[in-house]
Amino acid sequence: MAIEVPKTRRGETSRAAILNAALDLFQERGYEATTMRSIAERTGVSLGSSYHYFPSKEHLVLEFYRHTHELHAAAIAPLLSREKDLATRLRGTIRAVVVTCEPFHAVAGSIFSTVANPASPLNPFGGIAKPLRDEVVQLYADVVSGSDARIPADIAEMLPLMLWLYQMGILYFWIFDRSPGRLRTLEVIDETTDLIVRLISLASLPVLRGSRKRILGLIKDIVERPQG
Amino acid sequence: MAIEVPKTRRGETSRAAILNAALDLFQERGYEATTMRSIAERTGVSLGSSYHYFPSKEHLVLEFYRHTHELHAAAIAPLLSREKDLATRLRGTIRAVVVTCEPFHAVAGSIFSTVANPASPLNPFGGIAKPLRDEVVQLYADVVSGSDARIPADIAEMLPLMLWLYQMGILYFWIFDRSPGRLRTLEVIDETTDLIVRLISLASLPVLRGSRKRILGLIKDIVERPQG
DNA sequence: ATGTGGATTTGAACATGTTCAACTTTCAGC
DNA sequence: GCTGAAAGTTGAACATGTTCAAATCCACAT
Repeated sequence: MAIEVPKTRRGETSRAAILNAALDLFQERGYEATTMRSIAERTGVSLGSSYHYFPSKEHLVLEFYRHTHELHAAAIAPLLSREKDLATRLRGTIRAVVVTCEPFHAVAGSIFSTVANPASPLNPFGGIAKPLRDEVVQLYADVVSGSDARIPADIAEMLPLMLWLYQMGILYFWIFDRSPGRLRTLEVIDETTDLIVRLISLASLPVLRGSRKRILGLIKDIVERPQG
Repeated sequence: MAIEVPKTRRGETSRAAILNAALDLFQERGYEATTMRSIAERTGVSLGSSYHYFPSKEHLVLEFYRHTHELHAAAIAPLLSREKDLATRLRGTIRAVVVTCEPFHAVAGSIFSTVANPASPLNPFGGIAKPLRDEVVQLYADVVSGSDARIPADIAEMLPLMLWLYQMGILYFWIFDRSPGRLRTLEVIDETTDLIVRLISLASLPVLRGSRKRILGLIKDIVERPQG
């Protein structure tokens, strides 16, 4: 059985080297084309060593996901500290997602599928990836709370999670996007982020009050009740 | 290279037998636990023969998908021919999806992930599975057009595809549902189908005119422009 | 310095999806 | 009924993710 964290300096070095080689190879050759043997070979360790630190190839994907999240968070930090307009913050954040992930576009399909697999421990809805998902959701909470928009409390409560889900949808679209410079995705982002902000303000209309309560109640119920 | 369709009577028999064994084993043991060797063994043919008719294990999933679609279509035929109320038609149709798929609940996660993989030829957005997707979308077109609801043309045009997408979301939720009798999913279906019908009627409000046009325009643009 | 116990490393072995070249069966045309 | 080409069948071989028992390394107490 693989361990979770290295206990010695040598172990730390090995783990980091294996992870590095894996991230490089994923980018160079894609997920499927990167074999566990090639990772071990590039690292300069034996095949078995990789499994000492990462229980499976899938678990390397989790680190990959964490890595891009860190890049993304760093990329948007200046925007979030300067900009106050919600639509601008949201557009910049989502644009940064696809810009950050651009080097991994070729791998993204396999990664996405791996992560979306409900049977996988990496699934963000319940496996070991939940902490990382929570971190990303928190990022969207910051996008909202750092803006000057006045969001009703019931919406504000569920909005970060919804924005995370929305981001996943954008990523899925982006994976299929073959347009030059991925312009198509950027157009869709600009239009949808603007629409989202518009819909949030429309949600305060009295005619929509009933549906809004029902929708938010449903979401809350789904999120808060255990299992599924 | 595998062939697409048997040319002899013997070939037809073999193909059908292999498919049968595969569907049975998927149900009995799940997708991963069903090996190509076990399929061949149960069928009474050699390993290589399976690959003569199905280029990969994934392609067997496509047939599995087709199979459940046929069960589903048959299950809702009476409802669609008798009922006129849109909400009732929609609720019955979506409920029938999860009821039909219930025997395959344990396999569904792997199946879903396989189908959702953008790199897979089975992906409904562009691979060989597109014809089958179109068939399912058509089913939702029937659900809508056979009702007595008056749907504005711009909405009616995109609604079937949106309902197909919605159905996928419900299936994903259902995969995670561990509640007894999958009651949780049924509750969510009842609430969401009702909400959908309500939102469709709200969409005709003058205040929402602008956003509605933008949303439908965006969807149409995404669907009709080639690639992504 | 030496022994010890845990951490780390190793590589052979295994399971399984996939490929392929050789072999066998089928059947349409004579 | 014969024949040859097309269709179907076979099983060995390969690639790759994963497991595991044995070997090695290393920090530390004695």
